[in-house]
Amino acid sequence: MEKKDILIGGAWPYANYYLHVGHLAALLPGDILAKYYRGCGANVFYVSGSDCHGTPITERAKKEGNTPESIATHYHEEFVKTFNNLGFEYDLYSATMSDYHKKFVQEKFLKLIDNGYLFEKEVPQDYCQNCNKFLSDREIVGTCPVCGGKSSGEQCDNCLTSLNSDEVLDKHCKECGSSIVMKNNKHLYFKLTAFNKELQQLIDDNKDRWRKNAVGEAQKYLDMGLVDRAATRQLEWGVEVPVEGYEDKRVYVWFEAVLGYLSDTKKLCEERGMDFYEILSNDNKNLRTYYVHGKDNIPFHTTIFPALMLGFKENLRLPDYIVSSAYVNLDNEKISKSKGNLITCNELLENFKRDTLRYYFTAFGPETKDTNCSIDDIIQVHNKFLVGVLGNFVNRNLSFINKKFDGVINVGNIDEEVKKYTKETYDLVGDLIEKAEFKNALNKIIEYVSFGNKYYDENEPWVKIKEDINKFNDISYTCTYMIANIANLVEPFMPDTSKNIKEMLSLNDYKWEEEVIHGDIKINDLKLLFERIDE
RNA sequence: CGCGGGAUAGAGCAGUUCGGUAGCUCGUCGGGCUCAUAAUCCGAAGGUCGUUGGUUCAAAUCCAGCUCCCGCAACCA
Repeated sequence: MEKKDILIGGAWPYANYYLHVGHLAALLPGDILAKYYRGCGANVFYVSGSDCHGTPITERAKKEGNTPESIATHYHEEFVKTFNNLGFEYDLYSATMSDYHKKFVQEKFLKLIDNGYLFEKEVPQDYCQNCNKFLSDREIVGTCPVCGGKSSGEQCDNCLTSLNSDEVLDKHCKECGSSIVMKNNKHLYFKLTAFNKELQQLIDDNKDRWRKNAVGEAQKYLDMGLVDRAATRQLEWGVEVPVEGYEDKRVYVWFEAVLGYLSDTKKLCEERGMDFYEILSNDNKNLRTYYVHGKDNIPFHTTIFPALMLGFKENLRLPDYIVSSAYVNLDNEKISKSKGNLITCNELLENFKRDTLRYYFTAFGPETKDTNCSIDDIIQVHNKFLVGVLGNFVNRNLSFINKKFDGVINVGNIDEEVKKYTKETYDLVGDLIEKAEFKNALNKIIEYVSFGNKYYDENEPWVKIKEDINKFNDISYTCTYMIANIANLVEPFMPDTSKNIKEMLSLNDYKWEEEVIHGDIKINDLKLLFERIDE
């Protein structure tokens, strides 16, 4: 079989605050996919990066007397650290402010112009004559038409109604307080409407592969009727528009951020001596592409990103799998920075091992609908499944051997039924992972481990050791075989656990295939995989 | 009547494609084991499947209406 090419695009977190539980839950599936496919020997491009541009960072910089670049750099570095601490292994984690990315985006932007998909349009926009500049909605203060309270250009501070800037009354410049006039401003618009047919085809073709919420959302946008969207913004911080007369504008963040998947992959291809356009070609039968993000990102990945690729006319593969998670709630409340109930990944990592978090957010994560999460939940799940089921199966076996045989597992016959079940488990779990059904996949693994505990109980090795030593060795060796295979099966989900088991038993490096053990095995340094957490 | 997703034991969920005895995990209760981190194994109790109506021999599942929750309808990402 030819080697598979797998592109996994993890969503690009926005660099103006730390990574939180929601990011973890939404992005974790990408890392699981990457680890799994690497175990299968595929050519994996697991890419992501920090989304550094846009209005919020610019605003914040202004407020703090800082530069956007320094804020973005700070959080980008934090993201890299946190992802490492969570055990994420990107093939490339870059940033949209990198030169490589900017150049790539500009090149594609020009291509869209050449192909006739970007056109200039004059639109009236809020303008401050005193500051001598166009204002974004956030740079406006006015009166809310609903409650009469003080409002910004996008949302009323008082009644929280979402507003369009043209609805807001008595508008003034936030910075200097002057009243605002409307003035025509030119922007480049992307001809989304040109791709209606192809986008419909894309949805129809991928109904079974995209998550249900992605299919629904994408269909919704088509049914509502696509509209051409502005591809430029009045802004100083972003990718420069490579067109004369647009020096005061930047490329709209969403248009360039999604192109990061391509710029990253292209860079990796150069490093690996591969042809980017050949690998990502729609004709590459060995290629599969996954895009992993939260449900708020759906329209950008199912509509804008594919439309951009179509606009390049480069026969690039459109998204095969859309892995769009729902949301995590905390103690039954929506996560929100202003509410202050937001838990960052760093805080989680101070309290839990990363494997615990990875297990929890896979087994109980928001795969198909919003889920509730609490610290107590995580503790319970840790104690029940990781300590009780998985840790216990390994420990009850190995510590018994340690006591009785000084850590040497004598060779025995491996139960044929167990061997069969093990091979089936690889196939079954692998298939579920490929279909992005991580909850089911992990449950099958837990089922496998539970079977181990049952097997141990029913065969009573603590009795057999006195009555029939050959039978005892068979049971022990069969269980050891299961432990060795658990180490592989669990690797995409819990890499440290896998590594710890492999070290204790001196096993081969991780691969997604049956691990066959031979001869006597000496246990090195037995330690508990998971410690019980007291509440 | 904007659009999408959801509602199933105390809690968290699967099952809905393609109707056929309501299932899993936690928790609770009872029992077994002593290899194991009060871990593990076996068993029990607990649900008119959001609501109303329809189709059918038969509906959690199909159809129609309604209620409630979440999200998207943006120059937030």
